[in-house]
Amino acid sequence: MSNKRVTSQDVADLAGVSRTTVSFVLNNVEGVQISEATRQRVIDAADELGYVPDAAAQALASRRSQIIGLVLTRSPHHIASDAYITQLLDELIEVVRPHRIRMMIDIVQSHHQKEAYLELVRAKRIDGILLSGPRIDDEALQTLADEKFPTVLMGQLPGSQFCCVDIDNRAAAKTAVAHLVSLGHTRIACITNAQLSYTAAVDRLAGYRDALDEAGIPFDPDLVQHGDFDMQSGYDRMIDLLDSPKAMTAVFVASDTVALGAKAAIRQKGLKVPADIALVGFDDLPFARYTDPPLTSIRLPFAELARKAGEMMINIINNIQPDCRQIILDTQIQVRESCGARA
Amino acid sequence: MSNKRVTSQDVADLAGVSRTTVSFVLNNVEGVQISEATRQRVIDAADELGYVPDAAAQALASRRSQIIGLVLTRSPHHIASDAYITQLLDELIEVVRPHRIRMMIDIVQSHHQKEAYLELVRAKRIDGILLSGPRIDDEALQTLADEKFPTVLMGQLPGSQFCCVDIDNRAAAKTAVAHLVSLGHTRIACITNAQLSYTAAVDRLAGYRDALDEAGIPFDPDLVQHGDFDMQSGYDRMIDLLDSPKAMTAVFVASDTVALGAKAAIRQKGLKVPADIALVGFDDLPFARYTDPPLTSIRLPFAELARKAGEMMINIINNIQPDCRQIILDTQIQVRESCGARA
DNA sequence: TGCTATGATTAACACGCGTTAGTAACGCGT
DNA sequence: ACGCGTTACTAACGCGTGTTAATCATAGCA
Repeated sequence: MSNKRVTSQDVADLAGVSRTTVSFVLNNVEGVQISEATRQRVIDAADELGYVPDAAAQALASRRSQIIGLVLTRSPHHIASDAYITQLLDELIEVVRPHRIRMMIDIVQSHHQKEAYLELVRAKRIDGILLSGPRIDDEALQTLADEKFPTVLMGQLPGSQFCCVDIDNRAAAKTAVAHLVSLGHTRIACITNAQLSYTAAVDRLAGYRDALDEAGIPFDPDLVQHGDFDMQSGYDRMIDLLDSPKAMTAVFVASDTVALGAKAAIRQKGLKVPADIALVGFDDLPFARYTDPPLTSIRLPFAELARKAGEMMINIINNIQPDCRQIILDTQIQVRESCGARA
Repeated sequence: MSNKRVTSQDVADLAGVSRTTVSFVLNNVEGVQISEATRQRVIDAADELGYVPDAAAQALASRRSQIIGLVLTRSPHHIASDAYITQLLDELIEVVRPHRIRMMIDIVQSHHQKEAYLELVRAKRIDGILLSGPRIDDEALQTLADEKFPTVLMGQLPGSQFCCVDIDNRAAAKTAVAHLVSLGHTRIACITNAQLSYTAAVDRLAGYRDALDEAGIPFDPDLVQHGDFDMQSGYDRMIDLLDSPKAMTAVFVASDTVALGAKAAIRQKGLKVPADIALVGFDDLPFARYTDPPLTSIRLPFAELARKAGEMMINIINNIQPDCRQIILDTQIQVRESCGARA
C-alpha cells in the first residue's frame, strides 16, 4: 500500500510555489492573477504526482460537501417494486457529474422517525436534498424550509413554497379516464396508486372524478379502491372490486405496477382484458408495452423529471435563482391494447 | 436561518468540561475513564444543544468518511431496466445504517473511462467500494487490489482474490433447464441475459449446456441467442429464434426482464405460452408471478446477497478478517405456469 | 512527610484544504 | 529620490474534529 498520501503541499513543493498558489490554480479562482508559466508548472506537478484533493478537507474548508442527498420516503417494500427509481438515479448522476457532485442516497422508512434525513443536513454531509414522494405529514420538511436549506421536491406539496418538479397528475389521470369514456365505458372503477396521504394519489383520483364529471357519469365511491404501490395491493384491490356486487367494464389503475397486479386478478377470475374489463395504467414503465395484452398507460417523462430536478438543485446550490420554482412537465397517453381501443 | 452552528466546543462549555472529554464521551472511546457524572453531563448538554458532529471534520480527523460507494458498471440503458438494483440498494442501506454508514452511488458507463470510480478512492470520499457487475477487462480493479482498498464484488471475477458475493449461476441455470427437460422438452432454446463479456452470462449459458449434456440432448448453437439486459433485446432475439427454421418447444431465458420481451414476441407470433412454447426465466423479479401466464423462474436471493455484501464490507472496514472471502448463495426454482408444469 | 499508583481531565497538535490580508518586485512618471 | 499602481505571489489563520502526551487531584502506603 503506497500510504504516502499526496497533498497540495507536495504539489507546491514540486512546482516551487506556495500551497496557496496551488489552490488558486487548481480551483481556477477568479480575480487572482497567476502567470501562465507558474500555472502550467502547478498543473504539471499535480499531474505528475497524481494529486487528488482530499474530499473531507475540501468540504471542511469550503463548507461544501459536493454531495446531494436523494431521499426516498417510502417503505422498502415499495422501493423494491418501483422500477423507476433506477431511471431517476441514472439521470441525476449524469446531470450532476459535470459539476463534480456526487449522489448520496437514503431511504426513510415510515416506521422510523421521518426526521432521519435531517441528520444528513445537520452533519453538513450534503449540500442539498432531493426528496421523492413528499408526504403532507412530514414535519422535518418545515424545518428545511425554515433554514432555507436547498431542497427540491419530486412531487408536489400543495401550499408550500418548495421548488419542485412534477407532472400534472390530475390532468393526466383525467386524460386516461376520458379515453375510457370515449371508448363507451360508463362503469369505470379506479384503483389509486397509493393511500391518500400521498399527494400524487389524491391528484390522480381527482382527475378520475374530473373525467367522470365531464362525461356526466355519477361518481360511485364503491368503485374506488386504494392501492399501495406494489403489485400485490393491485391484485387484492381488484379482487375486492370483482367480488363486490357492482358491475364495471373498465378500470383505471393509477400505477402500472399496481395495474399489473390488477390484471393478474382479472385473469384469476377468468375474465379477459380488454374484452371483459378494459384497463388503463399510469407511469408507462418499461414493462407496460410487453405485458399481455400491452398496457395502455400515461407516459411519465422520468428522465426529464430527473434532469430538471438536478438542474434546479445545481442552480439553487450555486445561488442562481431559478426562473421558476415549480416545474410541471407534460405527459402523454400511450394507447395500447389493454384499453380495447386496438382490440 | 439559524446559522449558528453547534460545535463540540459549545457542548463542552455547557457541560463545563473540555472538548476532548466531549469527544471521549460521545465516541465511547475505550481505555479512557470518565466518571459517570461527567458522562451524563456531556450527553445532556449535547442533547440540549442538538449537537450533530460535522461529517467533514470527523472524516478529516478520523480518516473515515463513513461512506461506502456502490458502483454500478453498466450503461444507463441497462440500469434503467434492472429492477433489482433498488432491492440491493434498500437492503444495503438497512445493513450499514446501524454502523452509521451511508451509501454513495455512482454509475460508471463503459464509454467513460472505467477508472472514474478510482477518484472516489483517491479523494478518500469512501471507505470501501461495492462493485456490481465486475467486468473482466476492468484495470482499475487491479489498482484497488494492489492498494488493498476494501472491495467487495457482487458477482465473480474468475481467478481473482477479491471478496465477493454471488450465486452459482451455472448450477441455477442447469436446474432451470433440467426442469424443462423433466417436462419432456428436448428442443430447448436459450437466450442469455447479456453478452458474454459478463461472467454471469457465461456461467448461465454453461449451466444450460450442462443440463443438455446430462440429458443426452445434443447442443445446437442455432438455438442460442444473446440478450442484452432489456426487454427489447428479448423480444428481438425471440423473433429471431421463431423466424429461424429450427423448431423448439421451450426456451430458457437467463433473465426475467429479457424473458418478458421474449414472451411478447411469442405472443406476437400467435403462439401460446406454455402450450406452444414453454418459458423459464431467471431472477424471479417481483413481476414474474404477475405476468400472464405467471413466469417460472430461478429465485435469486437479492436481499440476502445485499446483506452479505454489506456485512462483509463492514467487517473489512473494521479490520475483521471475514471467515470466508467468497460467498456463494443458494437459489431455488420457482415453478409457475409458464413452463407448463402447472398447465 | 514523601513517594507512587491510579483515576479523571485537558492542552496541544494533526488532519488537508480554502481564503484573506499582506508583501515584494517591477515598472513608470515626476 | 519618491510615490503609485499593477502583477505575482505567500504567510497565516480557520474549518471542527480525533487523539497523544501530559497534568492534576486523590488516595494508599511506608
